[in-house]
Amino acid sequence: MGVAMAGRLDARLADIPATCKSCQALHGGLCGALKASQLKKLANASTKCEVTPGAELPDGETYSNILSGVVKLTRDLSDGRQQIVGFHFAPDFLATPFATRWPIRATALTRVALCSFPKALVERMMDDTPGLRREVLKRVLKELDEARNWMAALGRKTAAEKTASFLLMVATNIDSDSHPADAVSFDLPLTRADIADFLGLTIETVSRELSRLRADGVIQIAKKRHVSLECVAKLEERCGD
Amino acid sequence: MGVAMAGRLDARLADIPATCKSCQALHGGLCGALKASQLKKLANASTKCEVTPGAELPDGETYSNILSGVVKLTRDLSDGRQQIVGFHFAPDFLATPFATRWPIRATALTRVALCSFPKALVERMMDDTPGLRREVLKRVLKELDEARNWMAALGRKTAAEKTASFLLMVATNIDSDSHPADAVSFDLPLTRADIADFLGLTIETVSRELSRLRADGVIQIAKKRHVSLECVAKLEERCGD
DNA sequence: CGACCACTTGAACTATCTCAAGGACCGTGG
DNA sequence: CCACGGTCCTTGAGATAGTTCAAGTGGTCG
Repeated sequence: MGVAMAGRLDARLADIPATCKSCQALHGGLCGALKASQLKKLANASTKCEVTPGAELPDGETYSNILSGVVKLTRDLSDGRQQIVGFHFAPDFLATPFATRWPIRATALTRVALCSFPKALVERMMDDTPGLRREVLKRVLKELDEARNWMAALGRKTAAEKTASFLLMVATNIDSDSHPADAVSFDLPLTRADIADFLGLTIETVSRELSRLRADGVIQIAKKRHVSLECVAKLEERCGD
Repeated sequence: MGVAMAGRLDARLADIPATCKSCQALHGGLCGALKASQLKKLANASTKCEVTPGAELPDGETYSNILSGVVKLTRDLSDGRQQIVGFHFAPDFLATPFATRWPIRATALTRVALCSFPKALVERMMDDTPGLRREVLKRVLKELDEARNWMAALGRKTAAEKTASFLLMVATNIDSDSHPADAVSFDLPLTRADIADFLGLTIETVSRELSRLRADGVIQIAKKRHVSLECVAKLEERCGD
């Protein structure tokens, strides 16, 4: 640490493409694992785009960093039933075209800003950049861990527990206006229908459970979507795990 | 293909450690991505062990190939509710100590034979063996895909659909005595309680659904555990996806 | 202002659970 | 060989969490 390290970082910073300097992905995202020369190559091949809420993400042969916004991943049954199988929040990366046996669609919940790279280019970089490879693996493992955690919720938790767990999950992932550690507040990026599709419930049940949490003084709800956690500890108690 | 390829394979085969030659993992498993020299190194550092049904797998700092048997992965809630979040069948590899936020335990369902390697050694090999890296990533992605598929089942399918999907899943993963493509039969490696913990149901509901499938002529059940699929197509119809 | 959309709330309904009893298989010890 | 107890599984009947159907509220936007 100290002088030497700071020196290296400064040198790297000087070489970094202009577009990347202010980018979240450089810190929390994948790009942090890359050298300046690689960043340049990637930046040249990158395309930025915005997706409007409700629109499906282009799932061509690209890896994308999410610069801002929230994305849902859904798996649909043939008769229209839908299950949300995951979310992606701001500094995540998204690699939809990972071959899947069952089709999974990615849809923007909010306005989403993407920075996309050709799949082949990223995979070549992975081969000669152990740091990048490890980062990708680490993130996929985190997704797997989260998926399994929600399996437990879907299979074994009550509606009340599911709802509490969900609020806590969103609170920890969204960049909220939380300054006092115990009074987090944020705008839900989902409709009640989306929440229901995530928790394996109906929108009516979700609504009832949210109302109950409010009645019990655990949360406050303003304008339907703005949630304030009055007391994180009380919410945690209700998660059932 | 042809002569050149066959020649290379033969050469490799000659150098392969004796223990590995008859090993399933060489074909369907991870080891297939390794050179003979790497296999030797790995074989020297490997330890084989057997785990009795019901015993928890050692989850130290190792990667393990499953040589035979079936393993369940479970996540427990504090009050004893349990959810099975995945299975591992014979040529899979197992890397429990992937850092997880919520504790996941691996338990043998049948007698299980393992071939384990030090985690650090495998990870070093991954750095200079792109083929191995890709294989690991591919498998983790497959697990993620399966986890998400089951999320949809847990959240949105009926008990009948869950049961049908489960039977189909086991049938395609277990090496069954299937010769005619349409009359698969196998021994369930799980108790009704395990099935219930996987499907997010009670054992009574599982039992009822299995009875109904039998009554409807979709399956036969002998000695509680031995299942014959009379007609795979009929089962698929009942999966709901 | 009126229509629409997302949400809430109530009341009846149902899939699944809970509780309870009984049956099949298995190893053990007589 | 049978009786015994234990474990796993099945089946029934009643209870319930969550769904379905239906009506109503409140905010937003033309």
